[in-house]
Amino acid sequence: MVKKDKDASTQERILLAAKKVFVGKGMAGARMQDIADEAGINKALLHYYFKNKEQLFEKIFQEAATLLFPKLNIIFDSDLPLFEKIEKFAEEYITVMMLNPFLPLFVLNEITRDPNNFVKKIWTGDKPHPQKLMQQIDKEVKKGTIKKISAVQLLMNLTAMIIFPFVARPMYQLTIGINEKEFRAIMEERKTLVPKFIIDSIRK
Amino acid sequence: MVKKDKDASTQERILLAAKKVFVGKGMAGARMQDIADEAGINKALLHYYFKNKEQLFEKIFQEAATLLFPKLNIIFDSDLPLFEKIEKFAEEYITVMMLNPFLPLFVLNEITRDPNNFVKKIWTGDKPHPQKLMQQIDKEVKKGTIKKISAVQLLMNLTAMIIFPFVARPMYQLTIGINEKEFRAIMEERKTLVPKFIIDSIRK
DNA sequence: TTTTGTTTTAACCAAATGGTTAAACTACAT
DNA sequence: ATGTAGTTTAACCATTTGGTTAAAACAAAA
Repeated sequence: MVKKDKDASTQERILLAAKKVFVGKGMAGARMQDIADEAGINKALLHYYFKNKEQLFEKIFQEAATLLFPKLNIIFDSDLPLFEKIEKFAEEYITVMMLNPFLPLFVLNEITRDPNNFVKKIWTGDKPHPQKLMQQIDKEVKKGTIKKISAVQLLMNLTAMIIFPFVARPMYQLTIGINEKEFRAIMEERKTLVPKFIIDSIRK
Repeated sequence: MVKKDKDASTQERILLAAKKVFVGKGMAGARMQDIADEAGINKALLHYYFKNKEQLFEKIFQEAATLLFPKLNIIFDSDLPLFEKIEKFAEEYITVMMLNPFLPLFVLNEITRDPNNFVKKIWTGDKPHPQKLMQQIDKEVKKGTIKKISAVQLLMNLTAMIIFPFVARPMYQLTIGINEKEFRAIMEERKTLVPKFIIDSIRK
């Protein structure tokens, strides 16, 4: 059997290229030729590795979703006290997304386009389940440790403040005129700022 | 001269249909045939009213952007005290978006796909300018009226908590299992909850 | 009734696009 | 040297899609 490993295994280069093109243009806007070009190969070879666009897309999308979602549950289900859980969530999640700043919009898009397909093909059993965290919030409210707030609302506030900046980055860059470097710095600061902001708001 | 006004002026029906299809599938994913079908007409008539896809898309997109953005500046530039400004912003903005819940994702997408084209063709002079609000924040911080926080960060928190739920609705529906009606109720509550949440956090 | 703008039908065109095929070439492993 | 997997070239195919065209039907104003 013969195995060439030219550069970074053509297959790897294709996946890299496909990720870039799909994330940038979406499934509908992406062209197989774009992917081939980006990978520095030709269409024939692209199809030699991947039967068709759909299969390739699903591979990319699954990769993206598995990168974004599964770490959530580890934090959601951990036994940390509420405030620490919030801190850890922000810290870890922003770290992950700073490595893949375009993934959130990409994934949100595809979920929106076809939620059922998403559930079937991507969340095969292990979707995020914030229920434990939500119960924890309810419990703290009942104990009177924190101000009264519904768990859903608090969860929305938390996730919104963490994820949205990545989704709206170009808008922020256009309106308040921040560059790439400044954006990174801001997001770095948010790792601790967001938890503090939340805790300051709900602490009694 | 002859003017028929069958139903709701075919042109209006086309724009309605185009909005639905474009917002749902994006520029690349939308098909002229889809739009014709949705409008209950045929392709020939569609092109009788609109030269081509691009022109139609731009009309829709401009409409969407003008709906989402321009009211911002009125609030941004008003002379209200900070807390009231925050309250008004949340109230009015959530109201607008509840009437067009899919617009935010649509607009964010197109800004991301091609920021320059967006600036050229959509923001011809009157883009959102939160600068005055940001100065106001800085001033309050200096006066010591509110806790120390950078204006950008506070602005991000505010916009994120207001806009993100609309962008991520399908995700929330899948993970915490809320239906359409519940979502509306939650967003209704957020009109006052978000300002309260913020003010509780930054008030000294 | 004639005119004029609207709408349908239906065929058609050209370009883009996903995908295929076959032949030839390359480089490595045996 | 030979076989095999990887790769290129280049032509090709079928389908989709944006867009056009021409003729006829329609509806209302003049």
